[in-house]
Amino acid sequence: MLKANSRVSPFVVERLTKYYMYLRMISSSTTGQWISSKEIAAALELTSSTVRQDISYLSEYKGISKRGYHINDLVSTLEAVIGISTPCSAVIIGAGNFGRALLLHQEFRKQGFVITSIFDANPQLIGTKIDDYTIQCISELSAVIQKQAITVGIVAVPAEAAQDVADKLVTAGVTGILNLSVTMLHVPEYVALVNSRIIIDLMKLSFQITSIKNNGNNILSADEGRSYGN
Amino acid sequence: MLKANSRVSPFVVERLTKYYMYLRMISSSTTGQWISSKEIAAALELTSSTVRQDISYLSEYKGISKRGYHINDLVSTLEAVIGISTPCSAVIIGAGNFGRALLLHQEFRKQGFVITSIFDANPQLIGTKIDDYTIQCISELSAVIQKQAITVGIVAVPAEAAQDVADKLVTAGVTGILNLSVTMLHVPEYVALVNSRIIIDLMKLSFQITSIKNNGNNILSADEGRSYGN
DNA sequence: TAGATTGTTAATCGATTAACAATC
DNA sequence: TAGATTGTTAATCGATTAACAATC
Repeated sequence: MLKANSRVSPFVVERLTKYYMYLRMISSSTTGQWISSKEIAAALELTSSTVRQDISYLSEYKGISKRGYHINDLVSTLEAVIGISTPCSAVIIGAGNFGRALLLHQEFRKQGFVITSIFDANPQLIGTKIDDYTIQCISELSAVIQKQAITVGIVAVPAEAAQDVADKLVTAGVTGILNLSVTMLHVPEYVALVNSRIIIDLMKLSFQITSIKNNGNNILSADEGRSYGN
Repeated sequence: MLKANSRVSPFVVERLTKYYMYLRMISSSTTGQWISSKEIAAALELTSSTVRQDISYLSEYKGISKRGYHINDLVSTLEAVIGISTPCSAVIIGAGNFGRALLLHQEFRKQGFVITSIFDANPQLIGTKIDDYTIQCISELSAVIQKQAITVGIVAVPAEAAQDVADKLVTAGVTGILNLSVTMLHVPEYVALVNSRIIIDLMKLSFQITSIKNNGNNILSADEGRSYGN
């Protein structure tokens, strides 16, 4: 799906996912079927060069001179490359506020992540229900992962417990981990790891606010860190 | 607090916040008072050069040859630069699962973000309670922000409504916005904006999983995107 | 003192952008 | 056909790293 032996940078990966989100968003509303690199770039505050180069990583996809990219085709190509098309099963570890919110978050299922179970270590929570889910004891984690062939673990436990949970997940055989805890997790390189820490983002916000206050303007050069992504 | 007229890149900002999180974590447990750039680098999977150069942006702080950095001093310096030391008041717009989870998330208060109110547009929700908070109607947003001198808005509404909410926040006078919706928000440059979209992160995870499956290894070069940050 | 570690300058590396021939 | 837009190569820009004199 990606050009043979091309190793893409995390920057490219991030942008490709944004193209996907953006194109899917406009594909429902827009009248035209085609979009140019220039238009995508304008919407996402990038240059058209960057957009064209990113899209050129997709080996099975070509734009057409003068017309641009066929929106629906590009969406399906990105869907395949990102792997949205094959739904994968996930479990959440940690039934705190975050874990609960994610469990109930509709968007996850839409993106192809089916959450099958939620675990916690707190005996008081085990056996209680959230929606249709019964909170299970973390001691059952490995067994459930193996029996149900779960591929993704979402780590929503306090920092102290996070590495331990990650080790259990890896041993049980997940292929990806979404880390919501504020720790650095160490996992073998054959396991995908993405860190998503809202606390870090809060601090970045705080930093920007502080520097705007002190300098009268945003210390971040140009519009970086302020656009669609950051 | 930062060296005069130095514009730091978003990369530096991100790492500075990580140094802060890491040092605060170890400051409670560690026995020694000092830490070297080499040790910080090892913990966060960076080079010591990067760490030293980042820290050198902090005008009021100097390390000491042969000893390194005084942990507590560095923590307080970073606290001041990031602006953690001055708590700021925030409101949440959107009382869906995400909004609720954030409202109840203890860590926010610890980081100096005091959430004073939560808003929603859905008439059925308005007036109902979450913990001690009563969900308010979004039509009251501007008045509340101005009366209570709120400085941060946390946007947790669906994509379609996000820009509208952001405009209201800006007009009402917030200085920072944390965007949790999957849209690109446009705000004037004197307003700090950080995007924190778990859906994008989920897709990055999906992408990595897919490429590990296809290539037998992680397509992301080296350990990038897999460490403390990404 | 000797040696470890800093702060900073210069070199390297890699991401982004400009440019342009190919083409629909 | 003329002109818009692609895919790709080469140039630029900026982030990271190496190197090292200063120093505790």
